[in-house]
Amino acid sequence: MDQAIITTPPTTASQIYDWLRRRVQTTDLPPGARISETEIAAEIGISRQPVREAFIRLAADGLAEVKPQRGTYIGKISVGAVLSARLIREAVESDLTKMVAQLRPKDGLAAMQAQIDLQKQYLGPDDVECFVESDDRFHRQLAIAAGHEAVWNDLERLKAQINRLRHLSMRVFDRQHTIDQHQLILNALTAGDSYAAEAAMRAHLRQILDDMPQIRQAQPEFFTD
Amino acid sequence: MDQAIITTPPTTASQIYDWLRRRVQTTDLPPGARISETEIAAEIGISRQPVREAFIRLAADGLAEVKPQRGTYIGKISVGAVLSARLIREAVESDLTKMVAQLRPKDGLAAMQAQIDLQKQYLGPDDVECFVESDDRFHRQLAIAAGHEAVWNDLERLKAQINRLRHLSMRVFDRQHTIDQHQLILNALTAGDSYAAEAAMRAHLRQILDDMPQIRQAQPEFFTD
DNA sequence: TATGGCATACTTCCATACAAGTAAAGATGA
DNA sequence: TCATCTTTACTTGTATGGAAGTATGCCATA
Repeated sequence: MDQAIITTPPTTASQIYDWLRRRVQTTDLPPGARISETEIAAEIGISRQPVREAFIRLAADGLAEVKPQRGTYIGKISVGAVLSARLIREAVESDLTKMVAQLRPKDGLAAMQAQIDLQKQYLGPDDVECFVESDDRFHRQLAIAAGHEAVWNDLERLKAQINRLRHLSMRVFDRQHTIDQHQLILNALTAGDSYAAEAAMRAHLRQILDDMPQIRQAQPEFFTD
Repeated sequence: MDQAIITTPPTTASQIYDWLRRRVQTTDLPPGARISETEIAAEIGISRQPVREAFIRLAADGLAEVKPQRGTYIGKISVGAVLSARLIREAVESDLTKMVAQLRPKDGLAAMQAQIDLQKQYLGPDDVECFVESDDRFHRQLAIAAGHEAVWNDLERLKAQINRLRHLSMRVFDRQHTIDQHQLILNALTAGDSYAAEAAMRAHLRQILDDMPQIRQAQPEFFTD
């Protein structure tokens, strides 16, 4: 995939960024939490500078907010941002779905089924992380099957907001329901039923509209309008 | 719009970032150009640090590439990135178009017409910047009319890649053609013809597929695959 | 002439010191 | 007791020096 033969070792700042980003996505660093350049730097035994640059990149992703001279905070889950990211995702993935329903690439559909089968093994309470990752791969395979994997990479940037919410909801809601929706989509795709596949995809991606209010009610301090 | 009453003065780094970003978007800093922390810092009489942080933010936007110990370069226009951003935009805006065709908000449609009228005054060779801005406002008004202005803000991040290309093409191609397409979309919206409006929007957003190869042929050094 | 090794001049990266601003605790006064 | 001012500890922002790595040109050598 990546044609780069020589790989420069990642900088310290990049490693800090990756580490922090993972912790934010999994809500290990909860929304609204305060983080400090000095504190983290001391914790891992480096200077403030690389940590600071990681903060800047997190802020660029909309995952943190740097308030000059006041502090840096993990961004709360913005309901508005989730809604617009969701709308974008629905529009794009329904277009991709229609493409795949017409192409019906054998390998692509098989890869999607493989992810569904995998998801059935990740229903336990400790499998949230694995389930979410397979869920992502299912949707990535859709983009690949449509011949536009790059589109999924762009979507992932927007999905940053959604990911934390989904991570919270997957702990609570029935993952089997998600699997059923995936299967419904794939069945329609396999049958080449473009209309049904699009409808199933849109319904699937609207699920979060039902889930979000409940998650918010349970942990209102994680959210903002 | 913005509820923030107290406004902290922007940091030096932020100002450098805004300045550089504008220069990149207008191709004043051409794709592939080399930029240097030391050079820019000396040029405006500050230290390297704020410049460096501006570079990091540009890189996060996909507008620059920082190669450790080697140099920083303005990102070339990635054909793949443009294509996937375009596909996303088409999917989203065609959904928005369908929404507006059903809602037919009087004020929103009037605001869109106002932008079209404005665009007719920006056909001169020095009006590229004004035309592009009005073009953006036309599409933003569509999102507003659909009740999802936030969606347009998200799209603008992805559009960063497209903007430079459009800036190049608007100098060359007939802007009247763009205006005609806008009017075609708006007429269908006003008539409440959802199907025609969506088709017109998709056709409009596919225009770049025709333009890009010609721009690339004229200036191949600005592009990469 | 061509080639390999080396010095040199760059680049960004990281560490450190200080500056500027914020916020909260505590002292002081009524 | 309450309000107000001051101090103090904290935050991020900026400047600067040096470290690590890269690219380039020079020069010796075959």
